[in-house]
Amino acid sequence: MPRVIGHIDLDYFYAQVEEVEDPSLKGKPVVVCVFSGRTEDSGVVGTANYKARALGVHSGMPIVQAKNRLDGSDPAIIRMNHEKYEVVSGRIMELLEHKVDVLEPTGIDEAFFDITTSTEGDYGRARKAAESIKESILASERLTCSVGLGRSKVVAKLGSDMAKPDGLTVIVPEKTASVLDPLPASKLYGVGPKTSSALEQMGVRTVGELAKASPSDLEVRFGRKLSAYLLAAATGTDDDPVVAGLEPTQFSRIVTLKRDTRDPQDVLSQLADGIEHIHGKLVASKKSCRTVTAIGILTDLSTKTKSKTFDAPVGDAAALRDATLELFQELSASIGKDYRRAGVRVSGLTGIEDQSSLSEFVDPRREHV
DNA sequence: TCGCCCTCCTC
DNA sequence: CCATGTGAGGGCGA
Repeated sequence: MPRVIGHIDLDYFYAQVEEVEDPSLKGKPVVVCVFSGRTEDSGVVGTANYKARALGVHSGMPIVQAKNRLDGSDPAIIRMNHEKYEVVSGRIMELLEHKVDVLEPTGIDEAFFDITTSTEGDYGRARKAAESIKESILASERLTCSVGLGRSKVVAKLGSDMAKPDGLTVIVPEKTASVLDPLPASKLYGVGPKTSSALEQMGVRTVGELAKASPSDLEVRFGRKLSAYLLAAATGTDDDPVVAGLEPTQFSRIVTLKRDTRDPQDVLSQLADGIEHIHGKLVASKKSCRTVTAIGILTDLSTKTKSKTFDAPVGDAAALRDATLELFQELSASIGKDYRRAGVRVSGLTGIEDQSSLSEFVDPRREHV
């Protein structure tokens, strides 16, 4: 029996949250911005509502450019407030948990879900379930969203993309090929500019063409993993399951520096809050890390990294700062150029053993130690 | 396995 | 001229 997989995407999320909080914003262009603090208006657009999009404003656009396009349209320019959106997102995810069999959040404003069991594989019932989800979110938060249903994650994601804003696309398993085949291959999840142009060079433009492409040709070009994925994605047969409760495997923080520098002490002081933030995340998730990475983004926006893996996990803030400083000393020495942005990443996360509760059980991993 | 880089995802 | 921030995963050399 084919699965019933869904993908839900909250429409222009940050801007919509702002509209709900201040209804007077409705009717004007709303642009939520990430100000980098380097100069008055440096930074980019985080997201824009549809009024602003109609005027040519979109995510990733420099704020200065957006303001120019919005000149004379009485726009609302709002500073991004990530914590506010986290709170709203958390409430919605909780609501969703009660309405689906398995929920896999994949970002602040989106999630995959599996409702195969509760619908017994019936796409009519699935449509009703999706409608109910949309109504619940509208009733409780006044937010619209877009939902796609299909037999795989890739198909569901295509569906939610086709529906937005405030839409619902149901791609029943039998119609998968006829819906997917005409679409550009670049619409597939995981097919970005690089993969897309490589496919084009092979004469593959549409999903249908990709589905019929020679597996061995694809493998030569993309390697074993990616080629297998591409073929499965194109036929809607990707079988990646929806998994609940995935824990993050890394945390990182990157800041734009007030001014370009290669001085490790200067970088460390500008990164101090970021390191503190990462430490807070480690503490909150009861984890420590084995690998610390210094990330330097140069003035040409190329990225350089230097990392170190420790034998013993690093968990305290001071050790994190020490490791970061050391890594930036080495990175700066090897590059000899200024950074525009700098960051830290911790990975190789390992759970801190909770002695009080763990001691009551036999840890099966012990047997291998 | 580690270290580094690339690609992609979202907004 | 202007270019944020977070995280997953794969390739590849050593």
